[in-house]
Amino acid sequence: MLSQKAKYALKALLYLAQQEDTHVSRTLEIADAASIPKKFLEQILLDLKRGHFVGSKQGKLGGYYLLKSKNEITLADIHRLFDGAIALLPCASLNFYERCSDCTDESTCALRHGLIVIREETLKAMQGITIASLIHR
Amino acid sequence: MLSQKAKYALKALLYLAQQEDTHVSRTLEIADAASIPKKFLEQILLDLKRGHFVGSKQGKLGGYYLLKSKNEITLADIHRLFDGAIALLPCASLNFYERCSDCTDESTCALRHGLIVIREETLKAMQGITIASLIHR
DNA sequence: TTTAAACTCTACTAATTTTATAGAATTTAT
DNA sequence: ATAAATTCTATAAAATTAGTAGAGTTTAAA
Repeated sequence: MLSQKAKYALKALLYLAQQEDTHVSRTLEIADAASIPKKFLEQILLDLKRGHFVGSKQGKLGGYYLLKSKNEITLADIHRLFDGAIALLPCASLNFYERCSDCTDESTCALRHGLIVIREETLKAMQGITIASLIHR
Repeated sequence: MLSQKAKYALKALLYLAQQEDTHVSRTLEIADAASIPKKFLEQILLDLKRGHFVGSKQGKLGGYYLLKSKNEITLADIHRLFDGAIALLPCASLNFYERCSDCTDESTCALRHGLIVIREETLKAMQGITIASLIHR
């Protein structure tokens, strides 16, 4: 399941993607439009900025805008940024690999192979969902 | 990501599936073989029993055994029993459907449609992984 | 019929993660 | 100078997860 953060991030990105290219959106504007607690959204937008998905303009008349194209931002990206690994266990993860502490021999682990298959399938599906594809139904 | 419970459940099921059909396995035996804390495993086996995946025999010489065929127990089943919905949001879930509290109109929600696609793909993949398929690499 | 070995059940606890909130600092247009 | 905005760090409350404790029940076998 997605965390609230990831869900709010997607909603914020969907909002930004639907504004005109020149428009910068204030946090409060996004929070109101997408029903997100403003202070919580501040953190989320900073995370999205550090992930290079959005840019910001400081000071009066400042705000946020999409940095990447809405065709390039995928569900997989946002999941990884806020909720971490796509895989069901760290040992089956591409970007968040970690050995299982209770695993005696990874190469013969019956679980791992199956979970790698799942990760491949899920990742492919999640990479197929972009902000743009979500907007166009 | 899978919870420890779900992971332990899968490891326990894998162990049971590799025993002879007549054999009943004690909790301690499974715990030792699969490196699972015994008291924690007790709860997990009870959950598996309530889910009709394993049966038990009480008293001395008691223990657990597979109730369903190892071909019938899928990763999706175990995920749902221990970790709940396969879908990324409850509003996209088949078995754990729930409306989003912050959602004004579900039918026009841009997120939901995409997440239903992901759930369909992920579910299909997870239903393809069975205890038997895990054992046969 | 007693005993030991096992499952069953409920409650509890500690640690971690999630979901925020608070407030001061900084930046920038007017 | 001022007001409106982002930025940053710390804190806190709630929920979830992972695991422990211990009493109760069942059953095989001596």
